[in-house]
Amino acid sequence: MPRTVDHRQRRAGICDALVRTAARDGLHAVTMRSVAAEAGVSLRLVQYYFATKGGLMHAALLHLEEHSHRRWNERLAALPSPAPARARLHAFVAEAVPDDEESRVFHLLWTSFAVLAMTDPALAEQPFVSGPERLERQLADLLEEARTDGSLPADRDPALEATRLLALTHGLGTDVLTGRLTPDRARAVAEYHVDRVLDGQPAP
Amino acid sequence: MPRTVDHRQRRAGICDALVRTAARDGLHAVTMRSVAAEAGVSLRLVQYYFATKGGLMHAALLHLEEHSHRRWNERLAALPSPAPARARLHAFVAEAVPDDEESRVFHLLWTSFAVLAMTDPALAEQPFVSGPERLERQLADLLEEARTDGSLPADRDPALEATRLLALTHGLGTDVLTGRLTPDRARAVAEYHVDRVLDGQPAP
DNA sequence: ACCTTCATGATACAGACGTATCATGAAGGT
DNA sequence: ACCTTCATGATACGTCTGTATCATGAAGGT
Repeated sequence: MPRTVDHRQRRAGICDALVRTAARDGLHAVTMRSVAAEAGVSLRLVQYYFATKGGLMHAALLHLEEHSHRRWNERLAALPSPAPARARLHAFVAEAVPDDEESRVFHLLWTSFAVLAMTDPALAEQPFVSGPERLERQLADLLEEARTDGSLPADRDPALEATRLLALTHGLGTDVLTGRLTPDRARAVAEYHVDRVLDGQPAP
Repeated sequence: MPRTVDHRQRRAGICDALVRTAARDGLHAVTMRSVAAEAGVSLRLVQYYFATKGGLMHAALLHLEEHSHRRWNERLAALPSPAPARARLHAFVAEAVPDDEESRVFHLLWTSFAVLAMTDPALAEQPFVSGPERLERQLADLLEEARTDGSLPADRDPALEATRLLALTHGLGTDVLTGRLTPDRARAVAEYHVDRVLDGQPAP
């Protein structure tokens, strides 16, 4: 057998290049050639590791989602253990608001793909749906746990609250990326929301 | 002077064609030629009425926003007058959740443009920012009014609640269009949210 | 030493796109 | 009747895109 390179690593490098390109110029600016240039390889190599553009996109999306999932778990692990549900919900908010470049990129890409999925049924089967759904289940579990330990009022519906929180953070993320909101303002709104959900409001 | 057609009407017709095309195939499928075909005119005519593609996009966006604004006001006008703030907030929720084709199209296009604006500073000056900001002010006014008449607890911040409500509905809209949520479910979440905001929650 | 297989380069091809150019009906002022 | 101006058609140009093809180092098994 002739010389063999690490395909996994090559593919990851190219996926990273795609993500950087899309983050800088938008997903519409992602072409085989622009990705190749960003990765510092020839067009042929991108073709070699990803036969088709669709395959490249798909792989990059998985790459991105895995990356984000790892980041979220690292943030959870960084919390003093055992962390109360409230702390973990605030960690979620901190992770969900695009303040640093990495989460900004993630939100941009995710929304870009989501928009494509709105008119492409084939794309709608991809992780835009499975990724957030897993996250939503995690949030629902977290809220269920909060209800058990008493920090969430008993009459709340964890599943509905999870859906609401996720939709809110998605909306806030979009507002931040379009420049309508500062990250600080978005974080303030999201944290206010979490506190309202957990504590309810004092009766008049 | 030779025969003269109604330029305003022609332009509106072409903008409608763009909107239909984008609604069916996505904004990335909008080309001078596809819009011309959808409008049933020649490519030259699209060029004639909109010198550049950027101009066409811009005009279509204004067209869309005006359309949506009119729709929202019509819905408000259809309410028995004087409608209490709560009723108008629920009307907003009903309008914001993409259930019929028209609001589905609006949400899709708005999000598509918002995604483009995330990497194009020139686009970010367009009505993605001014449109929602006007809406947010309207909502804030509505909530201020609700606070005055007592349906919103006095310790709530109308501006923050407006931001929160708007972000939530945007997020829910996206979830509906990607098929993650049914319109009914999204509406339920949004109405639950409005009720929570207005009434607070009973003390434990 | 050689041959097979992996990895990469160079280049070509067909189509679509935005834009520009040239031409031509059509209608009203003079 | 004619001529200017508006409105529209046909078509061409250059560029970019995804994909395909042909060629060639490089390395290990035999």
